[in-house]
Amino acid sequence: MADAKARATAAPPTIRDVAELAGVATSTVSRALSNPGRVNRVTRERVEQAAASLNYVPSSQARGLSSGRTNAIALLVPDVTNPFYFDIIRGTQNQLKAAGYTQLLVDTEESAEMEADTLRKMQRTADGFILAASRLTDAQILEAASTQAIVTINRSSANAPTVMIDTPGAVVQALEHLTSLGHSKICYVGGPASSWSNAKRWKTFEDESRERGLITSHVGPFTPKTTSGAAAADAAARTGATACIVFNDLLAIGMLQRLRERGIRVPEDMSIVGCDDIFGADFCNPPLTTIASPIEQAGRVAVSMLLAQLDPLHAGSTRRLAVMPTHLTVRGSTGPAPS
Amino acid sequence: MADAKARATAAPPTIRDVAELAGVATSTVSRALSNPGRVNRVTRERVEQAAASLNYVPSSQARGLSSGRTNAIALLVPDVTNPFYFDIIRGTQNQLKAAGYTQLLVDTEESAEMEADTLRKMQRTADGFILAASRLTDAQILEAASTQAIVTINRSSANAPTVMIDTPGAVVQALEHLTSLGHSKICYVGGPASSWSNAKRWKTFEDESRERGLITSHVGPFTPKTTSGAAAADAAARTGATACIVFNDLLAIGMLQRLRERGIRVPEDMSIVGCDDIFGADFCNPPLTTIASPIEQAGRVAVSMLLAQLDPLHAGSTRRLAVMPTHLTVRGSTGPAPS
DNA sequence: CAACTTTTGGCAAACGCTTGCCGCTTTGGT
DNA sequence: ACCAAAGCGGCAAGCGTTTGCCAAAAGTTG
Repeated sequence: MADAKARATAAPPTIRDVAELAGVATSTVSRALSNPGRVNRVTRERVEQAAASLNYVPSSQARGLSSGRTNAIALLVPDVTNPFYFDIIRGTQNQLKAAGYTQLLVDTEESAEMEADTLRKMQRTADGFILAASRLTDAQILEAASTQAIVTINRSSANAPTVMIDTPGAVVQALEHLTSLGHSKICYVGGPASSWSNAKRWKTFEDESRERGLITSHVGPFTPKTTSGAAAADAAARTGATACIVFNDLLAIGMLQRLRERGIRVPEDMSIVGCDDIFGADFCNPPLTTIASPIEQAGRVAVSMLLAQLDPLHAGSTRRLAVMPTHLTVRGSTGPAPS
Repeated sequence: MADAKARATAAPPTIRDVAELAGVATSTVSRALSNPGRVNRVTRERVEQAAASLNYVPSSQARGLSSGRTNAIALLVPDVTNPFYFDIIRGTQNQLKAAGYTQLLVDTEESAEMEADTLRKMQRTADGFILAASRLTDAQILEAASTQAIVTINRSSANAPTVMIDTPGAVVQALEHLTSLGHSKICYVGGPASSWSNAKRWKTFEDESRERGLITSHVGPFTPKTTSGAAAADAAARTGATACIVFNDLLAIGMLQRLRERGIRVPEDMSIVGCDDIFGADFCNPPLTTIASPIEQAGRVAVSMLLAQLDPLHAGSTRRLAVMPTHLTVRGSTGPAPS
């Protein structure tokens, strides 16, 4: 019975209740709880006991109002649906929880505008922001970073601390892997045009391929979803390439399906290399050779960098850039070039 | 340059600034912005203009303090990593955003204790809670529901409004599917012991199997992760069953891998039916026959029910239970029983 | 035109907490 | 034993909103 109807009866205890029970002033309670060392041990213990017996939980609202800090940070991702971001979400969530912060998760729907808007709307709500694969321009990032603490993931910018995933490094590995298998006509299957990391991957691909004297092609842009895989596969097949390096695993998995439908065998007729090593890359058919990276760790590092920015203690030691290592995980989707 | 170092200069405008600029009292600004109709139109427009020109964003903290509402709801999931919850997260996120609410995502790590703890700690932080696959006891839910707005997903309880996914209905479909394929020895592969929906599925399985005169077995409990699939597959194989209905797709996919390793062909030697139709179920090898449900929609419905609870306007019409339909999606992991 | 009712805007009191400042006790040094 | 310093707790002023109450202005009615 005691549900919605009966609710809203007893108001939760406030700091005042605790103070009264402990026989001290509210200021003492506040300090005892959030600044131990500022009060005598016996006092603190008395306060703690009172708080515990009342089941007291400080109001983060009130705390935020008066202290100016919210103890929350916002994580902006382009698409909560994309498994790539799930590892980031998990990583940040873990680290934030450990630091006593709350995570505010926002899906910006791949839109720069929405991202900027969120940044503005939440300026008071969050102490800082982690921008995953931001679609913002350098200027926008600069502006945002000028008023709030920001860390970007996979979107390098001189204007804010960044966690990079060293995909370029792994693109080289992938290329080496493919050439050693005898491939010489390789296609890069591109992701969203607005994606910074897509541009980066493509460029590395171009440069490195040229150096190796490979015949390259490029198709795209494609939305990074499995559903775009069909179009991507068709386009890639048309280029005559015997191997593809694909913007991300989602797209690659979609391609795998389409290629099977079309009777193009992977890896016999065409080799596919994905990127990110997301959930599913290991059990799709065939299992995907992919550029793996410690995504979850990237999330954790981002949090650390952000927290360092917030905490004056660490102000000096703030790193501006962290690069996460990557490596090629070879599975079944790559094989010798067709002779 | 204008980053961390130079930050913290200009404080964001407050309601006072807006009031001053518009030449009215702060109370009028407050009303103009959040209760239009309470002020004259020309006044409102003046205020709106002032607010816009200052780029004013109300402090949710202060608003929460004085109004008692936070405009945030918390979503508690046992494991953010589990793709099943991806869809719930997405569904709630969408619906909440549409209603102007912020989502607080919390991973309770499959722990009832952590769940209860979060509920307590966030009582002031969130206006309501959505408990996905709650591990709480009925009594705990009752207690929580008595002080805060709560909706559960896949955890029926008389003590709080619930969104159910009608898996039992689909278990029947799965059983029918399997028997029509000639299977008579079927094994239920169980999920976490503390999972309510696991218990429900198992019971339906038992009842329906008995009615059909099938030879059943049961293995488990298993952690619902792909990594537990190996153990589950081995256990299931030992029972001599020719088909398995598996607690969820994660586990089922893990089993698929293990069975392949062991040379047990799916579906020739053994048929597998999963549950949830998560991301990946369609492209694993073989594609998984599974009990599909509109999970994202379940998330949306949960939000609606919660918001109805919060908004006194809808107080009367609050539904206590919503049941989401399910259906069997047949793919490659089920086939005729071995003869 | 008087007597009302509505509409509209302002005043000021919360909301629950933090924190600068002050002053009383202890403590320690000489 | 005296004084400075350190330790500790209280006072009270905010933090940025919302909202109950009131009064002035405007509109309505007979």
